[in-house]
Amino acid sequence: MGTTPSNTSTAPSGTSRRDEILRVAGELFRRHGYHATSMRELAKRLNLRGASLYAHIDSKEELLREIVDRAADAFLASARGVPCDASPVARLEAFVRGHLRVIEGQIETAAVFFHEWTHLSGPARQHVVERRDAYQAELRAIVAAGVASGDFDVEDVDVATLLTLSTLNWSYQWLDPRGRLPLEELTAFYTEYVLGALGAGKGAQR
Amino acid sequence: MGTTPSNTSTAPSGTSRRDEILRVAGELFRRHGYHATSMRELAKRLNLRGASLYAHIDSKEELLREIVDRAADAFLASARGVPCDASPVARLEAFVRGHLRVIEGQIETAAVFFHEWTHLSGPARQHVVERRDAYQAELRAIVAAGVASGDFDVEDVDVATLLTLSTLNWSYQWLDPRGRLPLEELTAFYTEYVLGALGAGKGAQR
DNA sequence: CCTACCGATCGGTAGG
DNA sequence: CCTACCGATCGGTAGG
Repeated sequence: MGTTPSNTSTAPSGTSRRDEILRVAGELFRRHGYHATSMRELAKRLNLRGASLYAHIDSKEELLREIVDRAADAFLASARGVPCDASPVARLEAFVRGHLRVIEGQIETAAVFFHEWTHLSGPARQHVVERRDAYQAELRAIVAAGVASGDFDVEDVDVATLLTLSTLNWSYQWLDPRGRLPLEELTAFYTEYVLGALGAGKGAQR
Repeated sequence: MGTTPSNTSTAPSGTSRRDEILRVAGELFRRHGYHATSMRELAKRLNLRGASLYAHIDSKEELLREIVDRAADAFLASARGVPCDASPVARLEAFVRGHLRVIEGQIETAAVFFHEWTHLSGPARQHVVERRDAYQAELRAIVAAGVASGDFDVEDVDVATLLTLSTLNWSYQWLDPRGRLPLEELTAFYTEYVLGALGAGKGAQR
């Protein structure tokens, strides 16, 4: 507005040019998909020419790799931040909150992580698979602990883990960070839903 | 094998060439994504040249449109086949079974439906959105009926519907039609999980 | 960060 | 269903 030049994307201070490229790439990859996004389009959003991007990055796939990597970091850090000494119910709630927080806080990165990671190849792809497995293992440990303590009641821990992760994972499709539901309310809904699914409260009626 | 010519894709009898193109397109779109699949690659899998495809179809997008359309048909038909006069619990189970049956029966089509429909544009895209909404409305009616009858106990019918659909939708990511779990067993797991999540059995303990 | 440019490949058409 | 071919666009490089 006013006298400022028509620079569409103003960089937040402290953000490197590279971070800005990644941010905009995340937006475009999310909206159009990795392969439907051209480097020229990405450059245009940043007010520069396609070739200039290569002063900051090596390749298009590197962008995807780094976006997916950052999301995987965030999810894994969130899961590993869940206190092991808390009760299974509290741990599950913390896991859910963390998952939703990551999605809400970086919906573009998260969406690209869930939707476009298959377009990675070689070791990068393998690296993603490993971290997804690690994330799933964190949730599985919580479910197993709940079954062991009698707080949960499920027939098959692996299937229960898979279904719970399914419930959480799909949320990137519809969760709107600028939506009406605040994180804590959404966490409460999700937690109650998942706890019921895991058979919590079957023994102890309220 | 034997003396048969090296025709990699043998058409099932009664299947038109066009159906065969759609089938193979579904496989490739699922594996590589819509934009990462070239018409030449598709043609090669069918032992013909890229240009020859256009004797059977008008455009690449038409392929996507028809694949997504067929999947939407299948899901909607499944949901509408659930008997309205059954109990909410039975209706939910039937909905779950139908959903899983569609995915298991046509995993390629279903995966493309969930993953690639955003690459449709204009009226085709709108058409998909309408049918997704209709499918969701079918599930919502079941959840609402269960709440009304006292069989289910949820705080918010819309959120509960959304989370249940999330649990079901993600299954295209991992469900393996050639996997160990037969449909009925998987249906039983899912149904128990979702019924618990919806608060069924909270009042009446078994 | 720019201009100029590269070879490759894309979806699709013409004409048989 | 083929050969031959089209304009457009792709990711990326050279050289400044």
